[in-house]
Amino acid sequence: MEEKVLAERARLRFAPSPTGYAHIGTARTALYNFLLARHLGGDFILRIEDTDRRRYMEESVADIVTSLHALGIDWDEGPDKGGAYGPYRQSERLPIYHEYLHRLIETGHAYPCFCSGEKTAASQHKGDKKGSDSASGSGSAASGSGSGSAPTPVATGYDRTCRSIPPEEARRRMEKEPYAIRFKMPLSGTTVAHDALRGDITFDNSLLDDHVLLKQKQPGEKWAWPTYHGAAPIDDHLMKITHIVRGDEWLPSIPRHVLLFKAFGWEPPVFCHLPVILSPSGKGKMAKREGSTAVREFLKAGYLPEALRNFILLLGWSGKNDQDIYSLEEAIAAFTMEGISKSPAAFRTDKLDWLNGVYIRNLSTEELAERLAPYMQEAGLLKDPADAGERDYLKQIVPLIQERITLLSDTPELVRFLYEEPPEYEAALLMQKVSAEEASRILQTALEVVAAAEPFTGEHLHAVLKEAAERLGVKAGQMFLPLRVAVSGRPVSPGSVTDIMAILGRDKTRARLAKALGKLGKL
RNA sequence: GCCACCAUCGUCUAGGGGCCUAGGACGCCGCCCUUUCAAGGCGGUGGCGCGGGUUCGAAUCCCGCUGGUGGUACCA
Repeated sequence: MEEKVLAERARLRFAPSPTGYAHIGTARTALYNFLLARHLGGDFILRIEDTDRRRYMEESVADIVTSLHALGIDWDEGPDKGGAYGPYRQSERLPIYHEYLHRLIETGHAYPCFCSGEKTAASQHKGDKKGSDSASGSGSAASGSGSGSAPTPVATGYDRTCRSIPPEEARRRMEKEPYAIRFKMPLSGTTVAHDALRGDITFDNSLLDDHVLLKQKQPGEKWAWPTYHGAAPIDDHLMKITHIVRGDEWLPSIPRHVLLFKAFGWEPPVFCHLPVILSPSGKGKMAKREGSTAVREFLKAGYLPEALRNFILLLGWSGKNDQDIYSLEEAIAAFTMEGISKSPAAFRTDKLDWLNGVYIRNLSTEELAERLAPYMQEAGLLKDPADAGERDYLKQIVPLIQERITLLSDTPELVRFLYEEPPEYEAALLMQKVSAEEASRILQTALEVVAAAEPFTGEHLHAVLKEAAERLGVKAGQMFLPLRVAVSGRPVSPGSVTDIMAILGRDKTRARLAKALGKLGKL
């Protein structure tokens, strides 16, 4: 079966539902689908699954599109691009679902359900809902059971009242009563579904319910809306999707989908369910509670999109060798389903931080300055359209921070002293490695050297100050610490002291040295 | 509760019966380099959840247990 599928052109889709900002899990699913599609030389399709009108969020689609683009993911067909299998928004495909799903009633694979939403809601949830009973944990199992005769447990879901309505009567009632369409689940037997990662999985049909495929039509609406289970398989077939790579949360509903394909007489595609991404603590799904989840938040926080992409690539997939850094092209070449891991991964940012540093260090000065600009502007150190002089100044500064930042957003506070007067500091900071007298002599000498240095470059300043240190009989470390404090206001600052001086220029450097000397003078 | 999936260093993972005294990366620790902090180089710490099988031999196969996660909607 898989050979047969692979013989045709591969077509993969990413089908998010626009209920919020694109989050990390979303991005990973999109990335894996994209990489596999490209690896197989096939098509990649974006399809918007907007059948949930209640949770629909307007900015969501735009955010998903920008987030994916930022990560380097692009598609061949989609709502913004069109394509031969459109439309690509489910909200625009309502008549299609209507037709196919009603066809299922004709063939006896589904039936209309006239029960109200309230009634069905009441007939289900006979079993526990998870959080409802407070502090269950270890207690519940021990306490309740014993010999108590629990009410006969209903398997799950809808009680199938309407399943036994004779077809003739059902047809008549459909004329004037609102109805939903439910799948007629086999009452016995098993369904075997195949997952590319886990092999065959067997499900007991008697445990599966008659789930809704088409929701009840709402007053005033022309068409009824489908559920995910009603719409996705139809779209996947009509769009000639060959591989479905999606989140683990869909694994339990895979029998519903293969049964539906079977009911239509269609060949199901290859299924591959990705393990969930756990929160950093490893407890539960990644959720907003434990830090950021949206791609846009990571980008705003100062992560490079290519680093983020590299990180999520590795979060649940690994290649044949021990490679850690993958360009997009390398990822496409190396990505196969076999490399996807089956167990869930905790979202820890340690490695992401490291990767971000690696990518930052690999950027050219110009490129990094470009990427830094928004953060500098946000911090008020750069005007919004920055003029040539400002951009030039920033480029001078970039080498000082390139090797020491983890996040782009680390930069402004690190280099603020190159834009503004450093904040007041204690005179004691000048004397960490030397006595007050020595510090005075060092500063005094530096003042003279700086006044005369020509050219005023980091390199030359370094040479002449080193000489001065020898003359004074102090070690380099003793020489440069007080100068660093004087010039940057802190004992720890980016760059070599002499590079800082060169960037500041002769006048500012002299002023700051003099000010430091003044502090010592008052002692 | 029921159903399903998963289970190798702290984290991400390699491993598909002998090549494993279990490899890599991040983190952590130490040393080197060094005008601070970084970066870089070198070294180290650290793991096959438990119990049964199968086999000459098991991290690798099977069963059970335990644990984790997901699902159980006219949400996706």
